[in-house]
Amino acid sequence: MAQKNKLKYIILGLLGERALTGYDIAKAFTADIGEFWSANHSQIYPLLKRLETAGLITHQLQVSGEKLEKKVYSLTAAGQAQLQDWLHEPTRELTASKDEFILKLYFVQNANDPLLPPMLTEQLNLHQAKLAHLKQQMARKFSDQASQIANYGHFLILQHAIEREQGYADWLARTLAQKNEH
Amino acid sequence: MAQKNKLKYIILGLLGERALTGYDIAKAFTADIGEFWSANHSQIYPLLKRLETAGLITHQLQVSGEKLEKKVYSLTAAGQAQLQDWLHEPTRELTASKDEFILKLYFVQNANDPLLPPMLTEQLNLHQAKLAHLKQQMARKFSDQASQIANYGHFLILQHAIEREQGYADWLARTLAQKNEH
DNA sequence: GCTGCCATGTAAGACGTTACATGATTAA
DNA sequence: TTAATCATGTAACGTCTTACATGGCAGC
Repeated sequence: MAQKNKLKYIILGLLGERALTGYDIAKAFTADIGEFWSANHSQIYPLLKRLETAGLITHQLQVSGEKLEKKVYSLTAAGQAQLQDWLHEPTRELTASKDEFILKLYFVQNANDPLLPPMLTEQLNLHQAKLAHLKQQMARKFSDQASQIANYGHFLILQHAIEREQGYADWLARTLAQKNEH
Repeated sequence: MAQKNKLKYIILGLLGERALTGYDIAKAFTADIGEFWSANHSQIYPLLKRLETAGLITHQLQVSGEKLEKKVYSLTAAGQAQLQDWLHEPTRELTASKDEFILKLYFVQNANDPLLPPMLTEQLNLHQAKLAHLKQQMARKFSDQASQIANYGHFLILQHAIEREQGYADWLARTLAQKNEH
């Protein structure tokens, strides 16, 4: 089952906040939620149909402009219930975070391999760029305490992502610095 | 293509260190490498066959005891070359680390939801347990500087995993503590 | 003798990515 | 008018998990 249909719950969770189109849901994965899960629209649209057949969500047609039809999905009572069940379930598995760079590092046997400095530098740049982006988001969305409380989950997720990236970048920088000592 | 066959390179990388059976490779994912990738034997055995057909690896039969045949795989020159190619390639994608717990948190709207403290506590326990295990590994394998240099990739991976878990646990503890202030 | 680990495989099905396909709306 | 974005879908294919299946070896 590969991952036991977590996407289903993400969709239910998003619809629990407000009614959304499939397109909106797909977009959510390019924002905050994308830090901790990913999904493409080609996975989302079929699943929305299945969830509707299962009675967990419904949709209303909404017309934009002349002809463009949107399907605006919302939770049914059954969907609401399954969402709550999921939230109340214990979460016991710590999924192994797949990280290709770390794997490469693992296979660079020699601590003095000339490949190491450019590899570390490249990753450092990537993580610093991401960190900067996340901090910007944080400043833009959660500058005041009121908004932090109003969107608590949002806020926590961003905070955690920032700390993770900061830690990653620090580790890379430290490892690089140690190489340069010699 | 889901993940563009990273497992192939992990196998090449492991065989680059020394000859291994499929069983050994599967076991590697329960050790250090499991922190950053996962794979089951049912994925590994067929891939080994495909890699051999492709000329990247070969195997020698080794008999244990009376009849038990092992296939001990090792890299060919072509496999060695592809491994090096992979290591030299830039690594540009920062894979979204899928984390079910964080997702749940995201959907707990209310900062005062009574669900939060037990959820946070449960995760804290999980991450602290993992952290303890990782530290133990570190102490056991890399107590002296010589072994750190001799197995540099190994060492870095463990160090990074420890820092990641420490950061995660700290964040959870901090978030919990803030809840208890009120 | 039995338990746990070593060792290798296949099959079914779910999950995920990339590409193919189409068309409307909005703002510069 | 044209580019970017909104909006929805399907097809093909690759990856990953779970379960099925089998048998040997080592130590207690």
